[in-house]
Amino acid sequence: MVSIADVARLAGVSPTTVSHALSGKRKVSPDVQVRVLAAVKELGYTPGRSAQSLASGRTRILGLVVPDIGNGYFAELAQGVEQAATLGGYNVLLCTTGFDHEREKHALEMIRSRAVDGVVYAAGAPPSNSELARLLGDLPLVLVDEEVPGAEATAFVSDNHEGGRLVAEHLLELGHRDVLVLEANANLVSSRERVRGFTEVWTAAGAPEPRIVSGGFTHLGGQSAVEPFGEAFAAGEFTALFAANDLMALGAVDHLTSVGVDIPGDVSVIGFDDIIPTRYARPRLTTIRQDVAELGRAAVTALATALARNGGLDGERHVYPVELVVRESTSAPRTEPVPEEVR
Amino acid sequence: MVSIADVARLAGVSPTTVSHALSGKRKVSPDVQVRVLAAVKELGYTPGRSAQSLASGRTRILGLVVPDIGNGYFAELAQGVEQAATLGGYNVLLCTTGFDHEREKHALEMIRSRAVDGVVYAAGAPPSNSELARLLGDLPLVLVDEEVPGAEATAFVSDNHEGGRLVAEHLLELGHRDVLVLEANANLVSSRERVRGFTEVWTAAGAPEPRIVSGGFTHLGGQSAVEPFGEAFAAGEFTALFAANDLMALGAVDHLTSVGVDIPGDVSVIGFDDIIPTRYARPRLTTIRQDVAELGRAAVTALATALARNGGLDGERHVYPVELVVRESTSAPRTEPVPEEVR
DNA sequence: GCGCTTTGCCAAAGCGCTTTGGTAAACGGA
DNA sequence: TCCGTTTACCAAAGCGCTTTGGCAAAGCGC
Repeated sequence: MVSIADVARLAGVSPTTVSHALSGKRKVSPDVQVRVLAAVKELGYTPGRSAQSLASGRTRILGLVVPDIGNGYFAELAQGVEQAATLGGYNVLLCTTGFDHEREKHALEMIRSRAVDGVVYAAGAPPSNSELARLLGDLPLVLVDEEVPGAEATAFVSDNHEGGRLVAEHLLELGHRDVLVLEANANLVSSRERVRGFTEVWTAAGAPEPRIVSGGFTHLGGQSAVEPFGEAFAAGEFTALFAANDLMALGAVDHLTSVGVDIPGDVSVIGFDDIIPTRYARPRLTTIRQDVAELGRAAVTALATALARNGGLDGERHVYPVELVVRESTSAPRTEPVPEEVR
Repeated sequence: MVSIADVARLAGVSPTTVSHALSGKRKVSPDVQVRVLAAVKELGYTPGRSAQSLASGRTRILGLVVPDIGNGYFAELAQGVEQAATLGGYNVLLCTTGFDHEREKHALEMIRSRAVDGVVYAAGAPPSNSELARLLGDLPLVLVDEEVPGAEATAFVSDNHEGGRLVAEHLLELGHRDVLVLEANANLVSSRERVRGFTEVWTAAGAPEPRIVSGGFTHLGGQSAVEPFGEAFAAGEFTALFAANDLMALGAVDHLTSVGVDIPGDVSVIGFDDIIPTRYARPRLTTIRQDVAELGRAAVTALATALARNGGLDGERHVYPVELVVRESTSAPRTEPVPEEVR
């Protein structure tokens, strides 16, 4: 390996000077600058990051913690993170947790020992606030996509509450009144907010209290969550279904169409997230779009800025806008009763 | 930060002994072992990786180079890589290249300076063989998904050739004879192999030479590639379409259905890869499944094994089986001419 | 009980960089 | 011209670990 000493020798200066010439922390004469650069080039020198890290205490690596990188949603997030990180001169260390608390802890321990400069945490609800602090020390941390209820942590989240409201408005506008809501498990703030926004508008409009069931945020969960309601849907007891994410929506659609329920003829379905498959599903899924790559980018930018000026994060909740995307899975409910022969 | 010296002090031994106790490189007495472990626990000590790396010359980090982590295909690959890496005690550093040669070089330079222990390269065709070697030195490298033509590099790839054959057999069996083939640009070995396998079987069966056009491996590329053939499809000049990946297939389906071509009624469409959206598309896409996560896992395992026994990679091409998945986008061609009024 | 090997520990030398304090030489104001 | 200041460089001390050689003490065969 070619070291800074080699460069120094070739340039006829001390390693110190080479370091200064390259980092710019102290001025060197133009003459020396040129000689150092030439030597660097000639030898193909790249500073060894391990040594830099050890000496400076900084790694220029950001840790990214997600539940599952195979999941398109988090993959998109990772894309934003990686992009912004590269721009800021950072590299990204990937950790996955599979929604498992043990693995979350493990990931955080690893991140600490790696002396990563900062963490983008997007693995659902973090273990707990105090736990996070204990594991991470004062390592800069940014929460993305999900937040800790009463925490003072910096977070970048979509406007889930507003998204829920948009869903309700859309469905109300179409004339729906009887709706089934699929939420994730109740301790995900994002899901709760979506449902809260929805219910707020829904009940304010005088529509009947929505029926809420849990679907675990997965495709399979969506499928099984609607299973018990097959007859209810066929009987027209519900004319609409709001799933708090697209995966559940898609799962629900799969099950419903398989038992002969027509979408959106018999029931309108609306999801949340606007993941890629919604565009390929038939009918194309109406949903709420959130720009998760942008969330990732913003998080990293905040982290990089804080690191650059050696200050802390702002500790605020940054809320990003969402948008209703009307596609084909929602329509006005049937006004006449369902004809006998169709049932 | 709590250092090895702190542990040593608390345990009443030297740092050397702590190091040995923890690494197991030399034996320590059971008594000391216990005391060290207790001290580690009490202080919450985790060895600083930067220092370990500098001293040992190993980082226990594997570099993963992909074109775009937002792409579900590579996300799945990354999942396999991350999983196997964690299992082997490695972390994954993520680099994306966006199919850009400059960024590829940049990624490799970065990887070298980071003193990563090994590289999983899945960013399409690498710059070139000699270039790779120059940038990486003798850093262990494994190619995944795509290979360099005449290279001696270790590679983990799907059986693209066999996949192409399976496509041809399937289409032939259904009774098709006139087919349009969408390949990527010609310098991707994977695409070439798929088409080669296909053509081999196709012509051997005495069917007319397939028409081959390029679609760039993207959704948009698939759309625009079939555009000039709208009339030809409507006129029944082609009864089948083989796209060398699902993205192109999905794009083609989008365009064709938008101009009134029925799938699979008018034309059968078959893709390659079995990415997630194929399951949501309507009609569900018939395709060739490859287990890309497994490819990633295998690559990392090979890398980890080689690193563990301090030997090199085997330099071989490891080929993984593929599988035909028949869904709804392929069927027998119409036997009668298309009725006038349908056109 | 003697020499031999083995066992268990420690001292010290790095790994390749950053960073600080020091010091000559060049500069500048009066 | 003299002295204070700036400029441009270097020496040396780490950063926190691993690794090697050395060295007592213990174990062993005879």
